[in-house]
Amino acid sequence: MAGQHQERADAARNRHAVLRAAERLVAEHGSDHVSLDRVAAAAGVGKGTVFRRFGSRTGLMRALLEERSLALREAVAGGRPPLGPGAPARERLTAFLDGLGEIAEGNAALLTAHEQACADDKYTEPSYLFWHRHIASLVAEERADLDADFLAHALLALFDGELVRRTTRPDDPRRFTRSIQETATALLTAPPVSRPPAR
Amino acid sequence: MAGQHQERADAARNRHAVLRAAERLVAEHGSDHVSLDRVAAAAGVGKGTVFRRFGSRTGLMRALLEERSLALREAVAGGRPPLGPGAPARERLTAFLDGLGEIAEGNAALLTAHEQACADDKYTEPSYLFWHRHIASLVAEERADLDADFLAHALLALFDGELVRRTTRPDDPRRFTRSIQETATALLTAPPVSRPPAR
DNA sequence: GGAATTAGCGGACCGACAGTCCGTTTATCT
DNA sequence: AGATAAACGGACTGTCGGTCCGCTAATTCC
Repeated sequence: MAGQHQERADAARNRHAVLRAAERLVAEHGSDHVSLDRVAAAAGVGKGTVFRRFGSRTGLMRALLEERSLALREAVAGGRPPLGPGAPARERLTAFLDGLGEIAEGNAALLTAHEQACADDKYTEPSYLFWHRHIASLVAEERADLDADFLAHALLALFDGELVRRTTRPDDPRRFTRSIQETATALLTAPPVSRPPAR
Repeated sequence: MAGQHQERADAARNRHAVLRAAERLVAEHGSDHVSLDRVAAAAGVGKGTVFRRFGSRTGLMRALLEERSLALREAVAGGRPPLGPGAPARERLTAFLDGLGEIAEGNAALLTAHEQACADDKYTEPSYLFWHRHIASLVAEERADLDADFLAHALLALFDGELVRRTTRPDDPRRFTRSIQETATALLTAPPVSRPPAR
C-alpha cells in the first residue's frame, strides 16, 4: 500500500509561505499584534489554510519554534559528542545549554509569542518535555543528591523571551547564554545536600 | 484643604465584591475561563464598574495578588528580622522565600491568571520590581562574585503558577517552597566564580 | 428636609480575534 | 481528458477586553 500520502505541492508551498510570513511578522512587530488574519494575508493565503495546516495559533508558533530547534534536538538525541551521547554529563549539559541559548538569543520575540500561545500547558508541549527529560537525566547523572526534575524546570524557566531581551546587549550577544551557564554551573557545583529520604 | 477624597461607600462595597467574586471564580475555574463579564455578573455589578475600579484585566489580577502579598511586602520593607532589615542576608532571603513560597502555594491559579494578564511586561510590574530589588540586594550582599540581578530573575522565574501546581503534593504542601529554598541555597553556596571584569 | 452637585453605576456597544464551515478550485492519478 | 478528493479561502460566529454615556444615588450645602 502506497505508504503515507505525499503532501500536495500547493499545500507544501502554502505551509512554507505561512511560516515565513509568521516569522517575519513576529520579528517586526511584537509577539502580540500578530493575528492569524494578518499572517494569512501576509502569506497570500486564506485564513482557513493557516488553520488547516497548523490547527491553531499555538500550533503555528510551535511549528516555528520546532523548525528552529530541530537540528539541536537531533544532535542531542543521536549526534556526536559533546552534544550527543558519549561525553560526560557535565560537558553535554554545557554544550546543550549553549545550543539552546543561541536559539533563544536569536528568537526572543518568537519565544514570547510561543509562551503566550501555550499559556498554561507549556509543560506538556512535546518540545518542553524533550528538553526537560534531557536536562533532568544529565543533572541526575551528575548529582544524585539534587532534585533533577525540579532543577530542570528551573533551568528551562530561564528561557523566557523577555528575560533574553533584557539580558542581551548589542556589544555582548552571548551574555544571556553565559548567565545561563554560570547559573547551571553554580547549581551543579554547590556543596552536597542531604535530602530527607524523598517522599 | 480636605485632603484626598474619601472613597464613596458604594464604591468601596463594589470594589470588595468584585475582588471576592474574582478570587472565587479564578479558584473554581482555571485562570482562563474567567472573563470580566463573568466577574462583574458574579459580583452583582456592571462591567463598567469593574473597569472603573481596576482599569483593566491586568489591573484586577494585580490588585488580587497585591492584596495577598501586602503583608509580606511591609514585613520585608520595615518589619522585624529575619524578614525585615537587621538579620544577615542569608537568613533574610530564606525567610523571604518562605513567605513568598507560601503565598504561591496558596494561590497557584491566581498566579497563572496574573501571568497571562501581564503577558509581556511582567518585569515592569511594581510588585515584580520590588521583589526583584529585594532579592538582588540580598544576593549581592552575600556573594559579590555573582550576577545578583540575573539570579534574582532566575529565582523569581520559579514562581510560576503551573510549576507550583506540579510541584505541590497533597501530603507535602510545602514541597514547592522547600525546592525553592534548596535551589537558592545551592546558588549561594556554590564555589566562587571569577567573572571577567563585567562589561 | 430638600435641592444641588457629582462620583459612581451599568449595560449597550465596538473592534479585534481565534476558530469553523462549506461552496469552489485545483493537483494528482489514470 | 475526466474523475476524485485534497486543499483552498473568506464569510461567518461567538467571545472577550475595553469604551461610552445617559441614569442613579451618595454626599454636600443651604
